[in-house]
Amino acid sequence: METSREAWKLMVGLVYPPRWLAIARKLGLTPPGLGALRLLDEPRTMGEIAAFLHCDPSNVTGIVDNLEEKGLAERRPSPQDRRVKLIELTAAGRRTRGRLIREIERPPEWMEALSDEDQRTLRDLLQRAVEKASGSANP
Amino acid sequence: METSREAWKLMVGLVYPPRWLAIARKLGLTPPGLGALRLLDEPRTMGEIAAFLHCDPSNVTGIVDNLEEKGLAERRPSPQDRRVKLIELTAAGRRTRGRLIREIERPPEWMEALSDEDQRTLRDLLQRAVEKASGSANP
DNA sequence: TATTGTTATACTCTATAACTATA
DNA sequence: TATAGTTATAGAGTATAACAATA
Repeated sequence: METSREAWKLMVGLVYPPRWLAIARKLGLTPPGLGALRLLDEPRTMGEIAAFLHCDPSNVTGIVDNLEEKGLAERRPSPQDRRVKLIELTAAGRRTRGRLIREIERPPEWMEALSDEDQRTLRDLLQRAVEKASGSANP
Repeated sequence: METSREAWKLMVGLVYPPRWLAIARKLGLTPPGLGALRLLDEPRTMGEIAAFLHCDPSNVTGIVDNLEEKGLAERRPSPQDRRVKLIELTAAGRRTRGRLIREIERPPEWMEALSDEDQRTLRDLLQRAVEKASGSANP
């Protein structure tokens, strides 16, 4: 088999299924709620959240309702344009977001188990790959 | 930042979003339909399909109905146990499945763009990772 | 009685369209 | 008139429970 096909097969097996489904469940969030929380490093409008989640703005109403019910976020009207609502995390929301980011960014066990040299090799190689990918489409 | 965290971040960026959503759309299949077709290298029962898709058996009825309507698969009763139905691909189904497998297994452009040496390095390194991962849980 | 697959039904997630309140 | 967000509603995808055929 071609080397690249073998490598791709191995990679897919190591990355799927995605961990963020389990993380969302653990934190009591729906997958879109998790996505929204991830974006909310600073106050964002409903429209910005919809664009980030690639979903219709009408859905964001429910998603943000849910975060508000859990005491993680609050709506407040924008001072510049009172049609716009800014969604801002509460103190509890910032704590939950911190846990979330840590969980998502934590490398899986198999990667921690690699030697330091392998980890560096992998990082550098993937860095080169990202540079090559930046030219092609990434939907 | 830790090397492994950097590597993980790069890897996630290169693998997501998953391509099989686009592949399913291109072939006119739903995501579960695509999963079922992938499994059907040989005749399978409804229950086997449900287990493979991690979904309730009641859903498989609709999924297989859909494949039948498209002329890709056919139900036939098992000779051993007439409660059981065996789902088998038609000639068209085998053709579509072939395209599907080729698409899914095809490495992304960024990987083809790597040097032969990088591809070998990556494959060998991931192979070691898989061996280390085989001990830990993989839900 | 137990099991395979189906049907009936409900719940969630998503989108479209109509509505409101601003601009 | 146009835009941000909401509500009403409908369509997928999924699950549970009751059912028919078979074991």
